[in-house]
Amino acid sequence: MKIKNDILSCKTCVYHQLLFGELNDFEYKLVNEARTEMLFKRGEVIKEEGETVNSFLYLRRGLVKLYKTDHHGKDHILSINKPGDFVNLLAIFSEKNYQYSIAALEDTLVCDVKLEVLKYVVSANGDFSLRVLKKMSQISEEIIESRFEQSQKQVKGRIAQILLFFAENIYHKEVFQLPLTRREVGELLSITTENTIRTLSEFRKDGLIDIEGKTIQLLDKERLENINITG
Amino acid sequence: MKIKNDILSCKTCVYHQLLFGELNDFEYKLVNEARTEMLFKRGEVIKEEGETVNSFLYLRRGLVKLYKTDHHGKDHILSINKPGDFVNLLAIFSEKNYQYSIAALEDTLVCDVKLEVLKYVVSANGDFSLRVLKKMSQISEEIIESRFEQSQKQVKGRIAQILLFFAENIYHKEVFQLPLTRREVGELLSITTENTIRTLSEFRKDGLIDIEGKTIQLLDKERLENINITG
DNA sequence: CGCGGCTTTGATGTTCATCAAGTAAAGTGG
DNA sequence: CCACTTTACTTGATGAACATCAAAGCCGCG
Repeated sequence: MKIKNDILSCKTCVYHQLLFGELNDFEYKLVNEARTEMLFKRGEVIKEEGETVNSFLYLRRGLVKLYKTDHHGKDHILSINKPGDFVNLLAIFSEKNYQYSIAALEDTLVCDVKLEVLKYVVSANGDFSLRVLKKMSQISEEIIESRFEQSQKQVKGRIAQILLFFAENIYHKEVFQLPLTRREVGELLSITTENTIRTLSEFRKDGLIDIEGKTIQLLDKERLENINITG
Repeated sequence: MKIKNDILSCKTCVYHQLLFGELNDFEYKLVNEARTEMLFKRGEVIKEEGETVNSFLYLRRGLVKLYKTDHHGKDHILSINKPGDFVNLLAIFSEKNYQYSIAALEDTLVCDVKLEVLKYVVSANGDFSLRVLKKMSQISEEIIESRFEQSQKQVKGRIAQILLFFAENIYHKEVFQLPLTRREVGELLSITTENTIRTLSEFRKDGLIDIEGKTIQLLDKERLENINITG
């Protein structure tokens, strides 16, 4: 991890308005002064399960995974966060320690705001607190939705979904570098590494995708959509 | 559904302090005047997926399920809520319609507070908004945790978990009336009805539980715990 | 250059869904 | 209140989906 010294104003940040639109100059100044920018390399752990939650994190560049290790030592990925996401928003007000770990999947730039300052601003600015509440609602809706989706689907549907997710929500391209190992894909979808590989190979044989190591190209999005929907 | 006319003061409610502890007299009066008490019989739908979210609900007596229907017409239960739970808290600030339905599993008493009033109080009272945020964090932690648990377990572990859940978290007894049909248990755990029944029968044969229709008695909690943990 | 992690494929076995069929229980309308 | 219909429950047989185990090639890194 490296702390960035040439901090730009958060006002120039494309994500500024997403959350901080309601702040007045004074409040904004407080937040900005309580802010640090941190760089992480692929693979670095940003927060470890059990650490005290003492800052609000949001992602400016890169990609991170939230994950948890079970008592067999096996990891389970809870979600993938992309730039603009408020990584730990759901956790910061609970006054508990991290229930999961966070690690960088790509080289990542994270903004870290001291929690006490954020809490002060929430309690002082009613519009801001409503904004935060709304954001939290939206994040949990996504979790509920993704859980609902997963519970209906079997392996092919889940793999199709994750491929479409990366192409459409993350990279906005039909060719992309898969930022996860095959094992991590399995950890995200609750399937084994072997089955992940087999299903990807099957998709390749069926002409749905092209694979070259980590590079994946979607060849038939329509059929993938169909597999995604029908399970 | 029946609207109750003999509304007692919310101050006497055992759950009052859980959320409304920070309110001053004026704010409390506002909330109390915006409040309705509603009775639902087992099976009645309280909210239907797609309805506008215009009130905050909390459960004073009974038990409800939150569920969603997939495009095959199959229901999936997202969670079970018990007295003291803020049924739709995660949803109310998103400004979207209900993403799920809510139905009573037992005869149920629900408090319904007009949303606009709650929002006003949140924006006016900083301590109260922090309280709400904390509660939301806790609820989503539970969802994340339960999702993590489920993803590791197979059928026996899930059934053991749900039996322990009802005994320990809901009824605080080792003998209880299962408030769900076998099918609903399956809908909650993402397994088929047949498999639910088979696993329960197996537990009975193994002397873990006793079954008599809907009445279930846990005979060997230690072994059930073990099955729950080891999956 | 060799060690460990990632990837891949094949063989095998377990878990679980599906299908079928029957009994019991619970609503429903005359 | 009883015949009728529907829904819930149960068991067995079968097969599909998926995990597990095994083995080998690949690649990056110390």
